[in-house]
Amino acid sequence: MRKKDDEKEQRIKEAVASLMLEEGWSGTSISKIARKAEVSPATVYTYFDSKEDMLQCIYREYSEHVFEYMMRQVEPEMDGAQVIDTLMRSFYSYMTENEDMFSFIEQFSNCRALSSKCACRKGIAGVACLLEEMKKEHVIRNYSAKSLEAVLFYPVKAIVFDEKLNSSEKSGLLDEVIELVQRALLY
Amino acid sequence: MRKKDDEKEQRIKEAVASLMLEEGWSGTSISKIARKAEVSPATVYTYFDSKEDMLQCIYREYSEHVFEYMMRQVEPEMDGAQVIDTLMRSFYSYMTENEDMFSFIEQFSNCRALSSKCACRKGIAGVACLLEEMKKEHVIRNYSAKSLEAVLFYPVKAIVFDEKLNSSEKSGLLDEVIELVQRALLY
Amino acid sequence: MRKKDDEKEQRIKEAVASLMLEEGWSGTSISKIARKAEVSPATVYTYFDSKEDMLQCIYREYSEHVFEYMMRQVEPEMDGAQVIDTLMRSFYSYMTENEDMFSFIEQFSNCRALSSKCACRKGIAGVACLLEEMKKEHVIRNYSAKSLEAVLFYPVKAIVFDEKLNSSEKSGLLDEVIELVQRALLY
Amino acid sequence: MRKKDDEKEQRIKEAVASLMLEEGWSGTSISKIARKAEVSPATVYTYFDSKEDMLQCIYREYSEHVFEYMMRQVEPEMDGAQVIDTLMRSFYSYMTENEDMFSFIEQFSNCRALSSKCACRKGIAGVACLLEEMKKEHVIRNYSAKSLEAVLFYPVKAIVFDEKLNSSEKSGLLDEVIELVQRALLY
DNA sequence: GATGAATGAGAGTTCATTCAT
DNA sequence: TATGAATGAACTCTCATTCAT
Repeated sequence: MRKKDDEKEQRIKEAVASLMLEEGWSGTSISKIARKAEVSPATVYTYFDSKEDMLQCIYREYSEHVFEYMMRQVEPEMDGAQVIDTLMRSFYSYMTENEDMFSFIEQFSNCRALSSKCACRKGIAGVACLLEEMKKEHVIRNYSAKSLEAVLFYPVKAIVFDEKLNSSEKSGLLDEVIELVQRALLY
Repeated sequence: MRKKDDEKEQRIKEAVASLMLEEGWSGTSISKIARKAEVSPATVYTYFDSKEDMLQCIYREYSEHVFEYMMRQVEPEMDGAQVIDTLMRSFYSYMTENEDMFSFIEQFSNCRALSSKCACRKGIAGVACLLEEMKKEHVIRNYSAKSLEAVLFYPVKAIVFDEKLNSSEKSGLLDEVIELVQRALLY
Repeated sequence: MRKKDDEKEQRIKEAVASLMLEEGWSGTSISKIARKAEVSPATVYTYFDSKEDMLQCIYREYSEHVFEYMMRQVEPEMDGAQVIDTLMRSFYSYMTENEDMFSFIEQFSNCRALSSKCACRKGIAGVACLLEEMKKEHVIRNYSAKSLEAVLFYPVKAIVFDEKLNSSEKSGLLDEVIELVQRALLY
Repeated sequence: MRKKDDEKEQRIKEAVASLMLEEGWSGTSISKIARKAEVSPATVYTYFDSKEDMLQCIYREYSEHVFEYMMRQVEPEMDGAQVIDTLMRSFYSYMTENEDMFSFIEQFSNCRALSSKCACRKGIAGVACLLEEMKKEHVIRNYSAKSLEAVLFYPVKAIVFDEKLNSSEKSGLLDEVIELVQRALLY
């Protein structure tokens, strides 16, 4: 019985992300979500207190995934260039493969009215920790965690979200920005 | 007959950006916009065909400003480091000083349902041209325009939009990422 | 969950017909209908997909009633004159007693934009069948079904809808047109 | 200068009838009418006091045309059968050739809220007079004017307004009902 | 006389949420 | 727990009409 509940909750979450990608904010009404998740609108309220609560729960869950995913790709024996390459490529592939989740996260976090009530992002800690270690061992230069994050991940977003590019163009651009970031960060 | 009032149209546009910043999508209803712009809801429809048309018009106008602004700061006698510094700092200061415009642009362009119908961004051409020149003269390394854009401007966004930072922290981070990008791009 | 309330749907339909009679098209707004039916405007949309759908449903239901009503009055042992008399009188009395339904049907079917999407009138088949039988048995002359319908029923409408006549005048006129039609149709 | 005005007023009237035919009541808004007539919405109010006034003016004008048209076809030397034939055929051809006017008249007069304020139909007097004459001379039987009107013209409406019939079918049916009415009315 | 701008009121419809089952 | 019915409030947008030019 517990299993079934989780499935329903999951269906709802996926419906939200999918609708947010396809239709934006105006597409994510409770009734549309319920229709897509194949539940009743009332059922949404057995899993979440309100629409806002629902969005925040989804954000909290989804916004952590990418960091776990990236950390899983990094191996201890990698050198600095490899770590940068791995982090950026895994960030890229996670975004590409989970387009709707990422679209949701971006739209949510760009909305100050929502995101300011919901400061989470514990997940970045793992990555931050890894980079800190690399700084100490003089593998990468000594910049603040925020700057590193900005330089490693935000240029990748620029590439992923550009709808005018096809995937092979994106792949080529990814190679370029990885090279650029490696030169910027490594000694 | 009365003449169309440019100032009224401007008030509407500003109201949209301001509400989008403060309240996000759910705050930008026609009636809220009209109230803020001190016009009747019906008046909005003498200036725009529909809400979507309105948002696209605003996007088209606002998304060009920043490029004009940046290009105005660049001087011919600057060297490569100075140009990078100037572009990034002027991008930063434009975003900071026009927070609501930028919030609007980000939220609009993150919504595929809207932005896919409205591909403009002619303004970037000026910047792209300048960078192309610098590539030819071997001032900066030979990367594609898109990669350069990704590396120059997206890390800056990461800093500006982080609400947990105060302005002096942001300023310090900006210095860092400029340094990083200069190392990445210059010979 | 609550069950859908047939009585509520009926109240809505009656409200539409009644308002259409009293105020015409401009009176049949969803909010007026809802007020008259003592439901919320939103409730209308749990019973019908749209206003147009609602009007078509009502038309489909109401436009059949009269034919069933007329056929119930006709007895097998009647001669030709009696059948004509019965059909015309029952048509007349149905229209008179269900003024709002008839007003609705007339206004709906006079609006090509609506009625062209909604061609029903299966109910006439019963009457057509009866008349066909009478033609075969040489009780009435051999004219097409449409001509018979035009001659039997449309003159009656002319009388019913004339607001300048009181009911006793109408009754006298009805006698006249029945006599006229009998002479036209019977051998 | 007077000429130009009349043209504009005429354009407005025609726009109303045309929109009423194509779109029904919901299509006849002042702004749509103005657009179709190629005038400004405000201009409508220089010719008519209000929308209701406009509709009534149009009704008053258009509802007379058909009677004048019919009377023009009748010749003094015609016998009874010919007069009936001529009246019915000219009614039919007027309706067919002026579909939009007739659609307007029907829709207007079916709306009690409007038509009850606007009882005109002086034009029928000519026809009534003619029929009265024929009754006196024992050409047609002695029925009231209203009954004669009902029997002569309403069956024709049934044929004209049936969208399922093509024009040759309609023509055949017209022949039938003329024959029927002649038998009913003539000695 | 003629116009497009402007608007309060109201249109049809959907919203987030609650209720009764 | 899960539901479809129900709804007041709000949505986008158009209405008939007036105003300033």
